[in-house]
Amino acid sequence: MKERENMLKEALREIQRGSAEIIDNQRIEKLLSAYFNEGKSYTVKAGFDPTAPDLHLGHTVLLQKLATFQKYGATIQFLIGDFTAQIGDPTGKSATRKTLSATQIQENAKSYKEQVFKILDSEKTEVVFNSEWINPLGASGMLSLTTTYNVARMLERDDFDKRYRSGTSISISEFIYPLLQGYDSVHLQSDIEIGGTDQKFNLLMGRHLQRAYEIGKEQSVLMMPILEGLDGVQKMSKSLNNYIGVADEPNDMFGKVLSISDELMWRYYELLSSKTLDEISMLKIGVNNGTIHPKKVKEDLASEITARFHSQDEAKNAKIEFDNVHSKSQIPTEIDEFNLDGPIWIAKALVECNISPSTSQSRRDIKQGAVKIDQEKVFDEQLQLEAGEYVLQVGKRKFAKVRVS
RNA sequence: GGUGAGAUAGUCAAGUGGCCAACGACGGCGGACUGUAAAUCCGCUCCCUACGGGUUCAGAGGUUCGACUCCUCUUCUCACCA
Repeated sequence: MKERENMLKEALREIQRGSAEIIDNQRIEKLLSAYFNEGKSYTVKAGFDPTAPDLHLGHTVLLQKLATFQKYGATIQFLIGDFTAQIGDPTGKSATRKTLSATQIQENAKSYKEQVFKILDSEKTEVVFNSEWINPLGASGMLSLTTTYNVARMLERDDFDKRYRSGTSISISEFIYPLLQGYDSVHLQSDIEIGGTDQKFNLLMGRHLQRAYEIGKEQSVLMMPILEGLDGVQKMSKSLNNYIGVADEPNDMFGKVLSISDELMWRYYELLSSKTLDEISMLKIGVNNGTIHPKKVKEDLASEITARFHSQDEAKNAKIEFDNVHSKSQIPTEIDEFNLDGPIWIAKALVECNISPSTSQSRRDIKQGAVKIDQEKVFDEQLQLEAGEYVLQVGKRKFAKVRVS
């Protein structure tokens, strides 16, 4: 009995870890205790766009939280918003989106599964599409859905409010979006929904609609913070090019993690690592009193993350490679190779090998001592490469092997 | 629908007839220092085998020896009024 209570406590702590806000935490406690005492399962919903999934670590924050729920008895409702994508989520800036074809959505869903099940247990996950129940709603169903909410309250929402005040257009369909997302929770009878903090309005709509449709429960909402990107300031996103993609090569992944700031490292530990909070605070103490080197701590994080998406061995190799290239400044073991006709001007060769964007840039780099041939710095902008094999390098991390013939 | 303001390099933002490939800031890149951390300092930041040449300042025309700067039209954004 006592043991069970401790397990429950531990589970709750893990679920709350890193979360930004939880609404109706009590219900989560009840669900968990029902699981521990009676083995009763419950559902956790999370919605995703059907657009091409290039998942990065920012997305995995949510996925890992879902995995934690799975560990404690939840069935995940992995919702792909194929219908709602036609509208486009008005959250944030969002221009109107182009609609995706059915086959495209199927393809995207497939690659979602490939990436997502590296973290989630597929046995405990239902992948569902919301067009399935929204299409049959029809005009009358849609109409009755709209009667559950009013424009005044819709305008309470921050971004709508701003746009309304400034006279920027808000299309009626954008009002429909949160309603549909909320309706998903009605249809799926979700017990809990999780999402980013930017989704608060939409998430709460689920509660509202579950009440309005009298399904006998109101979902709890757990919001996760938005993960900062490599720069440590802006949110991780592909367009800002500050992301670590789950499909990144092991060496890249390892290197990118190691390039984050020490401060950001703790944030990544909290949101991404599977270490317990106690272990993490031990590390923090160690770093603060100087008994542990922060770089070591960061390396462990990099290894853990790399191993998660690749393998233990690949992570190990990535670390060795990293040490060789950066600590001992050796040449990486795997470099892209190119065959060029010689003799060729060095500035041109760098462009041909994709390690310089233009000959102008090459010249500047040479002038600044950033270009090396076989580990030797080059300062002659006019240098011609004669026949032979060379390793070209620009800066610290751009390498190419050329065979000039 | 009416009136007014604006559109400049990755972003913000100067420049209002030649001194402009275009101040500055941020970002980015490179160098030094390091732990490929942060902070700091320095340099670079349209293209071209380059003390020169070529394309740029929303788009199309025009005025001028010469325009990012003046005129006309077009497209788009924003503000105020209805």
